[in-house]
Amino acid sequence: MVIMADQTATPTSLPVPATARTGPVSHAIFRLARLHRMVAAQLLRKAGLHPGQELVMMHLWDCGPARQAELVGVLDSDSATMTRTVQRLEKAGFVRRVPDPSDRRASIIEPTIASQALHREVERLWGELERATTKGCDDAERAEVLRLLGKLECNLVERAFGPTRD
Amino acid sequence: MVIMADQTATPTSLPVPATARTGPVSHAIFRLARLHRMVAAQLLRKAGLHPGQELVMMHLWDCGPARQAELVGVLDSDSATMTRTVQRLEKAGFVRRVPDPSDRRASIIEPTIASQALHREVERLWGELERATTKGCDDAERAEVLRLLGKLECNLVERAFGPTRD
DNA sequence: GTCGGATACCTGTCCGAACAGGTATCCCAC
DNA sequence: GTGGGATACCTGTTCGGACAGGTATCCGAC
Repeated sequence: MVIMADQTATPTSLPVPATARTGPVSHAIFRLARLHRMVAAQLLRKAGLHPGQELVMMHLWDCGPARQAELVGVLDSDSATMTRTVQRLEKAGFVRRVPDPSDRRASIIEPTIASQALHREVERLWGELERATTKGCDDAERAEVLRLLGKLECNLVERAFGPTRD
Repeated sequence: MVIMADQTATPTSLPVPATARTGPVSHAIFRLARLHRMVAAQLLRKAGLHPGQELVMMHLWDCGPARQAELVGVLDSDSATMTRTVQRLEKAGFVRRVPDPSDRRASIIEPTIASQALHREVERLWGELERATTKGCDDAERAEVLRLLGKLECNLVERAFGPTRD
């Protein structure tokens, strides 16, 4: 039986037979993810942000000031990573830290006025990324992509955190 | 018209409204990729490898000794990253460096005998990752996943490297 | 009140990834 | 042969991500 999906899409480089043979879907996820991240980085770069930082800013713009721990929870990030990301965003002038009056351990992170221009830019870039990614997909195909990615994600969540979670 | 795919799969954390609204597919890719990488790291960890290192080893096992530059090309990696990855693999004893007799600039990287045990282990883990990822998918769905991921990848390749490439 | 565990945050370390810049070598044109 | 550009590799830096460990603060049980 011949599998015709053998070289379905390997535009980036050579097929890397070993990985593609042992795990075609894993390999596809890996390549798509890397490319997606690369394009996102390329776009965000123009706005002066590194990948990951925009997620923090988008939550702050969307939901207003938040504690660092809340950002960690919402973005499912790491406490240490968030500490340094916020420090860099603060140094870049996009974010301000205010001590939480009700909890002296915590800081409130809030977007600065100066970050509002960035907000519009990031929204634009994010839309551009989405459009570039799903170019040539109609609504049905887009929905199918979301369904399948969601299914794979569920599988991995189960594998990562065990069958009993939530 | 109500889109029922709204909370198709957000098992990891809260929905992160801002990013999900502006770029649902991008958001899905991002989340799936992170989870996939996380599970892969978790599996590879048991074999004593970090994510990325297994790709180098798999190519060496599959195609035999290779120059560093070849590894960079095949894995579409970075020269600097490859330098340090190979150094760490060498320090871990999985790889050996031999000077290229025909080009004194180059080194030949070859898997050590000791790495053969790792080979079997990595194949096993990679298969386990693939099975976990595509659990509950029949062949048709698996093919559809590959088709859609390939399509998105093509879109991004075009966006990243311009319409004229290859 | 105070003791102890949980929580919020920080720091150090190591990894891959990307970029800039450096050095040794190769190789083709002249 | 020799000059100059390409190539192969290394180093430094910065970023996100993960992990271990530390400190200050909070809060509930006693």
